[in-house]
Amino acid sequence: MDKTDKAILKNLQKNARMTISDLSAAISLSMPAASERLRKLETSGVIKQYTVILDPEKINKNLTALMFLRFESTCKGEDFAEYAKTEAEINECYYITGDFDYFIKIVTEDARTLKSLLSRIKNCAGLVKTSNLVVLSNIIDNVSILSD
Amino acid sequence: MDKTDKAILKNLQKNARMTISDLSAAISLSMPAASERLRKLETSGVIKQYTVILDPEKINKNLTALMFLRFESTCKGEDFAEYAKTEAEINECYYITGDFDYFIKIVTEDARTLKSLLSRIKNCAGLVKTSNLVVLSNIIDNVSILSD
DNA sequence: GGTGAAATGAGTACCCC
DNA sequence: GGGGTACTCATTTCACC
Repeated sequence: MDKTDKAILKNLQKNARMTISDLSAAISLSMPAASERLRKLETSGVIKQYTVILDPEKINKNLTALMFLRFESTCKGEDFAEYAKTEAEINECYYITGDFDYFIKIVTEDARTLKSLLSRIKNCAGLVKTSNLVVLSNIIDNVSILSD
Repeated sequence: MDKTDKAILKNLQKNARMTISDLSAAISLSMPAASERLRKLETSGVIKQYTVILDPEKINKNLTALMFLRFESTCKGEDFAEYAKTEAEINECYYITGDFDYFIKIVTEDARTLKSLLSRIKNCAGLVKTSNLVVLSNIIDNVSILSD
């Protein structure tokens, strides 16, 4: 992971579908050299996935909500983590420090679909407390974690 | 945005670097037809960006933190939104309902770099209250918002 | 939306430093 | 060991049906 590898990753963060020939030009390397470095970044697991960022509003996902959950101390909700993975509208889920156990981010269509999801979540065994809030405006939603 | 367009998006969510020839086979369409649909999804803004998901640990981003911020009611912190965009380690920022004004997600190296960022954030004009927590385990971190 | 030809891009083998 | 060059094969794009 030297400076050239980082340059490759930064270029692909901006446009993962760029061609090897454009990429190699951007990092001032020959095509085979760039291709070989990219292959190594993929096989070593530095690159987990190539994906596409969609405009939520254009696919009818107009409501983002955040939620904290606390479970009984006897069952710290390991089951919840498994359940959360089955809900396509739960896009982020973290086990956290503090008063609650889990934090989730929900991206859904509208209040009706949110209500439906919340009622499913509140059926989870051992759930003792939740806290909800709604996103009014999306300032930053960045998947690029590599900066300099 | 018919069923075929959604099939294109779902395929690209899984692998944004897949070739047009593979994509066209996956959706049972000819190559030029698939290419033309993809071009329209790009120009219409449904597809905002193609990007790469990196393994945070492999690029020394071992610490994720969440933070809530409240600003003085006179200045509701519009400046903060602008400032947040300049901090590469602030990967998500939402203007929210409830007791606080903003919610941010920070992905950083370690406690030292987090401390450094927090001290910069706490310099923001009008900031009256913050609440922090640290992520212990990343259960779901999904950028794919299109489900069915 | 499908078919075929021209152009562009990717991968392999080999050479150099 | 890592990078450049030339050649071959795959892929994409354009004109046309």
